[in-house]
Amino acid sequence: MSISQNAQLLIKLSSLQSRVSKRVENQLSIHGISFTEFLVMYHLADSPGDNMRRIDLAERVGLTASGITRLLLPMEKIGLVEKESNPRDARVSLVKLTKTGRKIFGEASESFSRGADDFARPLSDAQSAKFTGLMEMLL
Amino acid sequence: MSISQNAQLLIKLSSLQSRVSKRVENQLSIHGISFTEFLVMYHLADSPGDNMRRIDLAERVGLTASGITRLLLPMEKIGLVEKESNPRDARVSLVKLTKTGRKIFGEASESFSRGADDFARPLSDAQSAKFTGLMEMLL
DNA sequence: GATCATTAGTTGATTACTCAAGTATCTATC
DNA sequence: GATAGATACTTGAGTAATCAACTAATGATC
Repeated sequence: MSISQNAQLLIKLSSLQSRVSKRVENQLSIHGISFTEFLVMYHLADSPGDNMRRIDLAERVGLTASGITRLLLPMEKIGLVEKESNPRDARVSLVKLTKTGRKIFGEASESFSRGADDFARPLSDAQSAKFTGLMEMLL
Repeated sequence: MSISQNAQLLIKLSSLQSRVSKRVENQLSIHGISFTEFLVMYHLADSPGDNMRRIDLAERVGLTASGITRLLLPMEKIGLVEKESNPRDARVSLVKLTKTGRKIFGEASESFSRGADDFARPLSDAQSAKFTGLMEMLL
């Protein structure tokens, strides 16, 4: 079947991602969080000022505003994140990692890293860096 | 934040995939099919013998057997694929592209390829091939 | 400073899956 | 050749997301 080289790239990407996410999901379940929740915590931990607007968070993790609302609800309930209001703009509701959130994220990201290293075992460090670089060109 | 190189690779992969799938989903909606449906048709078109067992299809597209059952139902209804039974094993139900299915797939895969080329524009042909190669090492 | 468009977020309804449990058939073993 | 286990699939119940429609606050313009 004649399908372009780049089309095949996208198909492989999707099948790779499907495997990765299953594996990662499994790895993170030990810590009681999903991959998406992990991503939220990663971006929060990474954020200057330690907090983010829900909508920016949504953009980062690839969800809609609505998706973020629904994802954060249980995360607030179990105390991983907390709300903060923005005095300059009453529409926005800032999200922040709690102390427990930071702790859980620390633990989870260690297992995540181990899992990632295991997954990427077939690649040398240079290949892994090359791979990351190529992806960055497309982001 | 101290997260391993490979962990970052996985995070970037997931964010790339999330963009890709939105774009592709959009591109394919013109033809009235989803990306997952496209993948099913791609693997069927690619298959020697022109048919596949549901469970192998599931494995290929990264769904469960149950997911495939539910995905194929409307595809059969609108005549993109059809069932065939296996005389040697009454448990299996083979799936096949219909003539319309092949036609729709042909059209869809042309737009898909165009979309893919557009998406991969930042990469040279060599880089795109390199990228594909690296992914294959992880599959 | 009233009006209109834009932006941030939530909510109801729907969709695309998953998992666990079921049915039917096949395979191996005694 | 009966029984036990494995395999292919389907189904009911639940979950994680989406979209469209909404509220509320902000910013821009006359």
